[in-house]
Amino acid sequence: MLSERQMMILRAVVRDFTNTGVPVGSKALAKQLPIHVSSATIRNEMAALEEQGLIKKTHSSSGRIPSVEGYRYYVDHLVKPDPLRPNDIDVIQSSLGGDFHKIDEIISQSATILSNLTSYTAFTLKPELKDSRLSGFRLVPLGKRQIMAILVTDSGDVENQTFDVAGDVDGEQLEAVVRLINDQLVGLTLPEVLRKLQADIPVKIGQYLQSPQGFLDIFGDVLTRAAQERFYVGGRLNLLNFSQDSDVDSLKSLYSLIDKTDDIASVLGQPSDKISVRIGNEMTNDALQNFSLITATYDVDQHGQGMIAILGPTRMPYSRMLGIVGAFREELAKKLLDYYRFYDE
Amino acid sequence: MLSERQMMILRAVVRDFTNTGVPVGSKALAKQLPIHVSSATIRNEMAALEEQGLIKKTHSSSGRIPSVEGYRYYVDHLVKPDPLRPNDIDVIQSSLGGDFHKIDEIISQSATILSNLTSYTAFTLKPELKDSRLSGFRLVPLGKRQIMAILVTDSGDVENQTFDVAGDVDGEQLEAVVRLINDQLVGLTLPEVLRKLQADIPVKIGQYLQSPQGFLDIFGDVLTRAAQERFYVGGRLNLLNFSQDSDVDSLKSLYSLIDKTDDIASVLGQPSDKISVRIGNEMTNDALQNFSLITATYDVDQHGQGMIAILGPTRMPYSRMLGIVGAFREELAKKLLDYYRFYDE
DNA sequence: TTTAGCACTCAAACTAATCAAGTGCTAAGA
DNA sequence: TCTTAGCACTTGATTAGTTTGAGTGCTAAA
Repeated sequence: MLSERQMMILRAVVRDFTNTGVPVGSKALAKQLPIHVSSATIRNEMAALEEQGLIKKTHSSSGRIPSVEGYRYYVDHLVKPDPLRPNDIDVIQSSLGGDFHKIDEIISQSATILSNLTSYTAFTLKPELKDSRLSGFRLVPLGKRQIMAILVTDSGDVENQTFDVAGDVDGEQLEAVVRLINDQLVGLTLPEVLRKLQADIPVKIGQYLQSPQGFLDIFGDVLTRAAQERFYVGGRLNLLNFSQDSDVDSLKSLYSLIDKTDDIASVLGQPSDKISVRIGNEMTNDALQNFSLITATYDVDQHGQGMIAILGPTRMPYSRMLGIVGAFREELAKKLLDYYRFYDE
Repeated sequence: MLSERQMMILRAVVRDFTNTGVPVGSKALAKQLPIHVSSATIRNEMAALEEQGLIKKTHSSSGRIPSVEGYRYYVDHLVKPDPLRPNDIDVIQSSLGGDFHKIDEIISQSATILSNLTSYTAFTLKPELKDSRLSGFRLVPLGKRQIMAILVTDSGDVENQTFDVAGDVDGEQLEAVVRLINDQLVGLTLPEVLRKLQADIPVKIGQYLQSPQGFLDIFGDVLTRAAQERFYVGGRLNLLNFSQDSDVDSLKSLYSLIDKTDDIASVLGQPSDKISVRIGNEMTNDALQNFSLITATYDVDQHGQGMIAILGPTRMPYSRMLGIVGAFREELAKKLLDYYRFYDE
C-alpha cells in the first residue's frame, strides 16, 4: 500500500525520468513537488518505495529510476492519458481525411500516422472476423503462359499470385479446377481448407491436371498468405533511435522479429477491450527487454475487431502515448465505419 | 606512372587494409612482400604513392590506407577477381536449383543469395526490355463490391490492385471500359499510355462511368507501378554492420534511399557490359560516401538485360566481391535461360 | 514525523604518464 | 643513384590517478 505522498513521488519520478532520461534525485523532487517537504523526507519515502521494488538506483549513490514494477504501478494506478495536442488532431484529420479505395490503404496509412505522432514504431491490423472463410477462387489467364490465382475470403481479404505454366493453357482444365475448388472448399474456414488440401483434394485434382503438384504449391501458398494476419508497420527506422550503444545484434533480431509475419500475433498478444501496456520483461521475447508495447483494439461493429500498437523504449512518456493510442483507435473506428457505410449500404 | 614495385605496394596496402581494417605500415609490408627490401625503402615508395594521391595517412604518424583514387587504380589496373570458393558454388547451386514458378521468385531469391555470399546488401533487377508495352488490361469482379484491376505488359510484368466500388458492379460498364482501354492503349509504351491518360481517355471513359475519377486513379496507380523498375533487396540489415559509431541519421537516410523505389535507378546507374565499381564519393549521394557499389548486367538474349548489384563499405575485399558478382551474373543468366526455355518453347 | 548536517559513494570528466606503431630524414654503403 | 641502418619525432591508445558534483543513508535534534 502506498500513501498519497508516495504515489505523488512515484508519479513524479516516472514523469521526470521518462521526460529527461536522467535518474531523479531527492533534491530535484523536493523543489518540484506541490507539497513543501525537505529532500531528507523525500529520501525516506524513496527508500520505502525502493523497499517495495517500485524504484531503483543505477548505482549506490545515484538518483532513482522506475523499475518495471514501478512503471506497471504507474500505468495501472497513476497515469492519466494526456488529451491530444491540437497539432496531433490536425495530423490525424488531414492524413485520414482523403479518399481511399480499399481498407488496406486506410490501415497502412494508420501505421504511418501513429508512428509520426509517437516517433516510435507502429503496427496496425485490419478488422478481422474470427474465422474467415474461403468465398471464392479464380484462375485468370494472362497472356501466353501466365496465370493469376486469386483467392477471396468472406471478410474481403484478397490474395493473389501469378505463375508461369509450361505448354498451352487449357481453358477447360482451368475451369474444371476452379469449379472443383469452389464446389468443395468454398464456405470452409481457411484452416479447414488447408487440411483438405493435404488430404483428398490432390487426388481429385489429379483427374484434371497431369502434374498437379505445381498448382497445389501455388494454391497452398496463396492460402497460407491469406490465413496469416496481414499487418502494417510504420516508422520501422525509429527503432534505430533507441539502439543503446549501437548493439547491432539485438537490433537485427528486433527487425527480424518485426518482419516475420507469423510471429507478430504472438508478440501483440490477445485482443482485449482495454488498452494494454506491456513493459520490458513482461514480454517474453528477449529482443524486447528494453521496450514497451502499447496495444489497443478497435471495433467496427459487425465487421469485426482490429488492432493498433506502438513499440517504443520502456522509458516512454506513457501519459502522452496512452492519450494518442486511445484517441486514434476512436478515429480509426469512425473512419472505417464511414468507409463501410459508403461501400456497403 | 607507377613502377612495378609501387604497384606491388599499392596492391598490398589495399589487400591488407580491406582485410584487416587497420592502416598498413612500412615494416609489416617489408616483411610480407615477395621482394626483399627494407622498411625504409618501402617508406620512400609510400611517400611517392602518397604524393600521387593514391594512399593517405589517418594521422601524421600512422600507417597508410588507400584513398578513393587508390581504390580506383587498384580496381582498374591491379585487381584480379578471385575464383569462387567451393562453398560459394554450393550455396549458389542449392539456392538456385529448386523449382520456380515465376521470374520474380528467381530474381528475389538471387538478391538473398548475393547478400549471403557477400554479407553485404544486394540488389537485383529482372531482365527488362527497353520500352515495355501495355499488352492487356482486366477488371475482375470479386465478391460483392470489390474489383481487381490487372495490367500486363509484353515483357510479362503483371501489376494488380483491388479496390472497392460503391453501388452495384455493372458488368457491362466494366466490359466497356476494359474494351476501351484494350482498344485504345494496348501496344503503346507505358509512358505513352500515361500521357494519353491525362489527355483524351478521361473524356471517353466518361461515357461509360458517371464518376470516372476513382477508376482513373486506380488505373494510373497500377500503371505507374508497372512503369517503375521493380527491384529486390537482400540483406538490408547488413548495412547495420557498417554504421561506424552508430550514426543513426546517416543510417536512416541510407535506408530511405534504398526504400525509395524511384531513386534506385539513378543510384545503380546506366547499364554497361562491364562490371562497374563505384567508390565512395564517386557516387554523388551523400549517404553513400563510405560505401562502394558494384553493379553488373546480365543478358538473357531476346528477353533483355537485367542487373545485379552489391553495396558494401568502401573498404571491401574487391577481388573476392568481383569474383562473386562476375560468377553470379553468369549463373543467373544461365538459370533464366533455362527457365524461359522451359516455359516458352 | 520532519529535517539539518555530515560522512560516504560513485560515475564522469580531466590530467599525466607510458607504450607501441609508425613516420621522415640523414648519412653512410653498394 | 639507389638502398638502408639509425634516430628523433609524432600520434592515438591505454592506464592510473585526481577532482568534481550529484546523490545517498544515517544520526540527532526540533
